[in-house]
Amino acid sequence: MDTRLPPDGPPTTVAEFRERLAAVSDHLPRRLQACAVHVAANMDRIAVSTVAELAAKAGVAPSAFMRFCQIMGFSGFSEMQRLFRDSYARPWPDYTTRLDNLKLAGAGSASALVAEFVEAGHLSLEALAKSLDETALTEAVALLTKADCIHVVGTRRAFPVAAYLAYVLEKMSVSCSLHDLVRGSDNLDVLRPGDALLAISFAPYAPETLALVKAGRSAGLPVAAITDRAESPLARLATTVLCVPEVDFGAFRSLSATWALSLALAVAVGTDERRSLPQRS
Amino acid sequence: MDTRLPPDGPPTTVAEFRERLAAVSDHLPRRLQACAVHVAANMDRIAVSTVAELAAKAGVAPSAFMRFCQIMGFSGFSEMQRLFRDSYARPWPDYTTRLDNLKLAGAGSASALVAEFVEAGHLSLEALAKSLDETALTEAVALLTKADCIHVVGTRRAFPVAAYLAYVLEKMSVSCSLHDLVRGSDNLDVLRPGDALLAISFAPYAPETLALVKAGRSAGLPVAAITDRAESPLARLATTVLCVPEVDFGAFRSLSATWALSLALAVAVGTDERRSLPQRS
DNA sequence: TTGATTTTGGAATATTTATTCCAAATCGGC
DNA sequence: GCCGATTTGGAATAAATATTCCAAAATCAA
Repeated sequence: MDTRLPPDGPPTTVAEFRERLAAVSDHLPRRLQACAVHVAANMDRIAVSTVAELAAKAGVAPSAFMRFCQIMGFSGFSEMQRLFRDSYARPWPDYTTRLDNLKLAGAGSASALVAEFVEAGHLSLEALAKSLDETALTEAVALLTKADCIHVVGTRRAFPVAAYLAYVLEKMSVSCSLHDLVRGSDNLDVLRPGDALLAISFAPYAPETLALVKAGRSAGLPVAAITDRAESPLARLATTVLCVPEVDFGAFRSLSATWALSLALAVAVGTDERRSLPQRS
Repeated sequence: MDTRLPPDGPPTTVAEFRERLAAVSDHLPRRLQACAVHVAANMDRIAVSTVAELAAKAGVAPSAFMRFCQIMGFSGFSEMQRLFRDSYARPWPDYTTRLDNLKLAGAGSASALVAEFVEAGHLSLEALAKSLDETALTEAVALLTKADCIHVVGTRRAFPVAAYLAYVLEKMSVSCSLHDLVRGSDNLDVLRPGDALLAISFAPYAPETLALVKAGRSAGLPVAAITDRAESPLARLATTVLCVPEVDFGAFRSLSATWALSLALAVAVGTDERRSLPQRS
């Protein structure tokens, strides 16, 4: 093949490496393609593997893998590996081991539980970063920014989220109201044209929340929803849906990702400069 | 050389490795000691280095390092390295890049904010795992388990945490009451002998929370506290203190770590056998 | 000090691992 | 189906790396 652009040199950072990988990944013979795919999916193992291992797992001959390294701009595998070994700085001298130790304290012990929730939290955050729908997020921010008043609603385990959202929004001088459906201190009269709803609900979806959202919709208000699945009842009712893939530990939800997303949403709305412009639907 | 205890085999996990390292670190000749010290401080580099490199950085001859590996129970360096290479799991595939991309969306954009909060969350969780005081945690669980009724108290940004704690505890049939100081729907009469307090407060510490805790103490009730610094006003009043090193982004707190710790605490209390039946779906 | 014992460094060797090279296989246009 | 170009796998080679060994240095006990 015509490996043109013997481009000014090998990638010097992992980011560059990725770019190049993407740039080259198409129009590549079968075996080389296999290398590319496997490397993309297992980039982290490069630092700790041999050509033979990598080639085997990619299902190609070592020499093929070797060629792949050269196509990526390196003189050979060793040079490529050096890149990954150098940029290999991990926070786990203590950390991972510490988690292991905590867990070792015995299943069911409080320390072990903390370790489990910490892990669930990490996974959730990771999943959030991976699956975040930026378009939906932007829409949600726009929608809430335009609102005269944001009605925050959430019950049961979504209630703390709603409460914190309301707290943060208020702190940022965004007018909003927290609907506390549990206490019933709520009526629908407060929903006015120009307002917007921000609803949070997870399975099993609380009927009270859904009811309020329905009311909002039929009053013509836009609804931003934070929920757990794109097909949830809440999602069907909402104008814009933000999905949070929360990882459970046992029956308990870590909510870390929900927290991160919610805060970001609130801060984005609170700091948006367009916040006084007209233009409402 | 007296390498006694050719102990039943090489370490098979990083945790075992640490134990053994500690066990052997004293009474070791100078150069071997140097190896031990350097390895302890750079455990993560073992997976990606050669004997020569490691030996050089430790300031010893390669052969000395070799001996050190054997004293650790391995047949040689390669076997030791294999342990670290294998136990190197990946928090890394396309995740980091994804975060970078989100941030790239532009400072201040909602996506970038999500990325920031996700990172703050990760850091917080990590810090929690590192700094968790297991003794205090055990004490707190014991203290709360013995209580007839747990009074959960927290205001402002601690309120969502308090609310969720109360929710989870209730779900697990632990009798508790959420003190909603903001609404003032609270009086001190409900504190009875045999009860316990669970207080959450972060800087700047809400006077209402502190006041309630003081009242509890003078009524002789034990107090478990979740707070941000060991020297916080709340910490001084509490029987047992749990510190959560939360990482802020801007003026906003991610609360991920608080969440993990709180949940673990609640679940530990709820499933403790000294109480009535645990219930998890 | 002296001599027995342990520790050390470096040179010699064994092993693993990367890299090259070429003949066979595959592909694509005709 | 044939020919030229490209791609592939495996054997041969080169390089790096681990490992062993031993004589010299250091240590310690008398």
